[in-house]
Amino acid sequence: MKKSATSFFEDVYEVARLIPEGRVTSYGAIARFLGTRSSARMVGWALNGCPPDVPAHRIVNRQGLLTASHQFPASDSMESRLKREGIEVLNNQIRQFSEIFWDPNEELPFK
DNA sequence: CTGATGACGTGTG
DNA sequence: ACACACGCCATCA
Repeated sequence: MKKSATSFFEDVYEVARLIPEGRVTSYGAIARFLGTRSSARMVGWALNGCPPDVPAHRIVNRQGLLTASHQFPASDSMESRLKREGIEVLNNQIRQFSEIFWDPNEELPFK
Protein backbone atom coordinates (compact mmCIF):
# COMPACT_ATOMS: atom_id res chain seq x y z
CA MET A 1 0.00 0.00 0.00
CA LYS A 2 1.31 3.37 -0.94
CA LYS A 3 0.66 6.05 1.58
CA SER A 4 1.11 9.67 0.65
CA ALA A 5 3.32 10.03 3.66
CA THR A 6 5.75 7.43 2.32
CA SER A 7 5.58 7.62 -1.48
CA PHE A 8 8.61 9.85 -1.60
CA PHE A 9 10.29 7.86 1.11
CA GLU A 10 9.81 4.57 -0.69
CA ASP A 11 11.41 5.99 -3.80
CA VAL A 12 14.45 6.96 -1.80
CA TYR A 13 14.53 3.57 -0.11
CA GLU A 14 14.28 1.82 -3.44
CA VAL A 15 17.23 3.66 -4.90
CA ALA A 16 19.22 3.23 -1.72
CA ARG A 17 18.77 -0.53 -1.92
CA LEU A 18 20.11 -0.42 -5.48
CA ILE A 19 23.42 0.96 -4.33
CA PRO A 20 26.04 -1.72 -5.05
CA GLU A 21 28.28 -2.84 -2.25
CA GLY A 22 31.49 -0.90 -2.02
CA ARG A 23 29.86 2.12 -3.63
CA VAL A 24 28.40 5.33 -2.28
CA THR A 25 26.07 8.00 -3.60
CA SER A 26 25.05 11.49 -2.69
CA TYR A 27 21.72 12.99 -1.68
CA GLY A 28 21.73 15.28 -4.68
CA ALA A 29 22.24 12.35 -7.06
CA ILE A 30 19.28 10.49 -5.63
CA ALA A 31 17.17 13.61 -5.49
CA ARG A 32 17.93 14.24 -9.13
CA PHE A 33 17.09 10.65 -9.95
CA LEU A 34 13.71 11.02 -8.30
CA GLY A 35 13.06 14.27 -10.08
CA THR A 36 13.33 16.38 -6.97
CA ARG A 37 16.83 17.43 -7.92
CA SER A 38 16.44 20.67 -6.05
CA SER A 39 15.58 18.96 -2.81
CA ALA A 40 18.52 16.92 -1.71
CA ARG A 41 17.35 17.69 1.82
CA MET A 42 14.27 15.61 1.30
CA VAL A 43 16.39 12.60 0.42
CA GLY A 44 18.34 12.77 3.62
CA TRP A 45 15.19 13.46 5.50
CA ALA A 46 13.48 10.45 3.98
CA LEU A 47 16.40 8.31 5.05
CA ASN A 48 15.86 9.60 8.54
CA GLY A 49 13.38 6.74 8.87
CA CYS A 50 15.76 4.34 7.18
CA PRO A 51 14.46 0.77 7.64
CA PRO A 52 17.07 -2.00 8.16
CA ASP A 53 16.59 -2.91 4.49
CA VAL A 54 18.14 0.33 3.40
CA PRO A 55 21.92 0.72 3.44
CA ALA A 56 21.74 4.37 4.35
CA HIS A 57 25.37 4.27 5.41
CA ARG A 58 26.25 4.24 1.72
CA ILE A 59 24.68 7.63 1.26
CA VAL A 60 26.81 10.65 1.99
CA ASN A 61 26.84 14.28 1.04
CA ARG A 62 28.48 15.86 -1.99
CA GLN A 63 31.77 16.15 -0.17
CA GLY A 64 31.89 12.44 0.59
CA LEU A 65 31.54 13.40 4.23
CA LEU A 66 29.57 11.14 6.58
CA THR A 67 27.17 13.82 7.71
CA ALA A 68 24.78 11.17 8.98
CA SER A 69 27.27 9.37 11.19
CA HIS A 70 25.58 10.75 14.28
CA GLN A 71 22.34 9.08 13.19
CA PHE A 72 23.88 5.63 13.41
CA PRO A 73 24.21 3.64 16.64
CA ALA A 74 27.72 3.53 18.04
CA SER A 75 27.47 -0.26 17.96
CA ASP A 76 27.26 -0.15 14.16
CA SER A 77 29.00 3.06 13.24
CA MET A 78 28.67 4.23 9.69
CA GLU A 79 32.41 4.24 9.19
CA SER A 80 32.79 0.66 10.29
CA ARG A 81 30.17 -0.49 7.81
CA LEU A 82 31.75 1.41 4.93
CA LYS A 83 35.21 0.16 5.79
CA ARG A 84 33.80 -3.32 6.05
CA GLU A 85 32.67 -3.00 2.42
CA GLY A 86 36.09 -1.95 1.30
CA ILE A 87 35.45 1.77 1.41
CA GLU A 88 38.23 3.81 2.93
CA VAL A 89 37.01 6.32 5.46
CA LEU A 90 39.15 8.88 7.23
CA ASN A 91 37.84 11.32 9.79
CA ASN A 92 34.24 10.70 8.71
CA GLN A 93 35.25 11.43 5.15
CA ILE A 94 35.32 8.91 2.30
CA ARG A 95 38.58 8.62 0.39
CA GLN A 96 38.52 8.24 -3.40
CA PHE A 97 34.93 9.36 -3.20
CA SER A 98 34.88 10.26 -6.89
CA GLU A 99 36.02 6.76 -7.80
CA ILE A 100 33.48 4.87 -5.74
CA PHE A 101 30.71 7.35 -6.35
CA TRP A 102 27.62 5.62 -7.75
CA ASP A 103 25.23 7.79 -9.70
CA PRO A 104 21.78 6.20 -10.28
CA ASN A 105 21.23 8.54 -13.21
CA GLU A 106 24.25 7.10 -15.02
CA GLU A 107 24.32 3.56 -13.72
CA LEU A 108 20.59 2.96 -13.97
CA PRO A 109 19.21 3.55 -17.49
CA PHE A 110 15.79 2.54 -16.26
CA LYS A 111 13.25 3.89 -13.75
C1' DC B 1 -2.80 28.28 6.14
C1' DT B 2 1.71 29.94 8.40
C1' DG B 3 6.04 29.04 10.45
C1' DA B 4 9.89 26.25 11.50
C1' DT B 5 12.96 22.41 10.60
C1' DG B 6 16.00 19.28 8.07
C1' DA B 7 21.40 13.06 7.00
C1' DC B 8 21.96 19.21 1.07
C1' DG B 9 23.57 21.91 -2.94
C1' DT B 10 25.02 25.85 -5.26
C1' DG B 11 26.35 30.66 -5.59
C1' DT B 12 28.65 34.74 -3.99
C1' DG B 13 31.97 37.65 -1.15
C1' DA C 1 39.95 27.78 0.42
C1' DC C 2 36.49 29.47 3.97
C1' DA C 3 32.15 31.59 5.61
C1' DC C 4 27.65 32.99 4.90
C1' DA C 5 23.07 33.17 2.50
C1' DC C 6 19.48 31.46 -0.43
C1' DG C 7 16.83 27.99 -2.54
C1' DC C 8 14.01 23.90 -2.70
C1' DC C 9 10.43 20.83 -1.10
C1' DA C 10 8.19 17.62 2.17
C1' DT C 11 6.62 16.92 7.00
C1' DC C 12 5.13 18.51 11.60
C1' DA C 13 3.31 21.83 15.29
